[in-house]
Amino acid sequence: MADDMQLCETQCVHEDIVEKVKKLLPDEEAIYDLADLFKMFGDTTRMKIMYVLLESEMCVCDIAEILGMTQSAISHQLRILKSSKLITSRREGKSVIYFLADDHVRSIVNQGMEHIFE
Amino acid sequence: MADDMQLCETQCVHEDIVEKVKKLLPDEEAIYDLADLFKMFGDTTRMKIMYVLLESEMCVCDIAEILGMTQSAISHQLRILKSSKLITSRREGKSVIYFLADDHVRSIVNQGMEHIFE
DNA sequence: CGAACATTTGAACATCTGTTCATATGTTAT
DNA sequence: ATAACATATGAACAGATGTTCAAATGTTCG
Repeated sequence: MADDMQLCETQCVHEDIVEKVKKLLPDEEAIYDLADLFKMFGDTTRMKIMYVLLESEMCVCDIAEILGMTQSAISHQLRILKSSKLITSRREGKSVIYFLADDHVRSIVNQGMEHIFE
Repeated sequence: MADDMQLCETQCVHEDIVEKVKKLLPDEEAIYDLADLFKMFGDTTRMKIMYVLLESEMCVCDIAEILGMTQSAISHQLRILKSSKLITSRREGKSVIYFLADDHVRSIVNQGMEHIFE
């Protein structure tokens, strides 16, 4: 009586459902990638950055000014956002201009909004 | 020369863009709520739970079995998911059956998938 | 009521995550 | 080349987050 007490032994498990659903699940990696993507939207600072970029492309300094945060903090987050291909950048002289990579940010944010307002 | 070195003084800030975008931003609370919603999708365990529930409603014990995790860990996460109205539950005798509250989970997950596969 | 089962909950712990601070890199103009 | 500016980066620190463990709650059935 100490094997695996936490998992209900067998009583309440509905084997049919469990077996069926186990097969239908996507592989570990796909789920990992999905969670990683949504993590980007799960932080206030990054959410704000994306909202800002929905309006206009911008240099790091502008974003920092708009959000009232340090340039360093923004730069760190931009790096993270870039790594998940949500935003890209190009250099323009001394500045680096950041902008959304595609329309996915807009659609994902909109889906989220729909859930909130109801 | 020590005031706020991190925020670019005034040189690089494009006042016109900054002013315009500042006004367009949603209020702090809306952004906070949105980030909170996406946080739910940003954890592997919760993501798996939602995937499972996309296939079928289920009791806590079944989910724990499918994911190979302790019943306690699942229960904690179910509580969090419930607090953001993504899932609901009903009691059926000794069991508690969990299920998705509406179709938002499906649409949000699908939007995420679209970004990943391209 | 008491025993067995299913789920919930709280505290503790370890890990992950975001910001800060100091410094480095890269670009332009003198 | 040097100075000034814009951005990036690394280490350190603090706070948030997820799992575990132990114990509590709630439900059914004899």
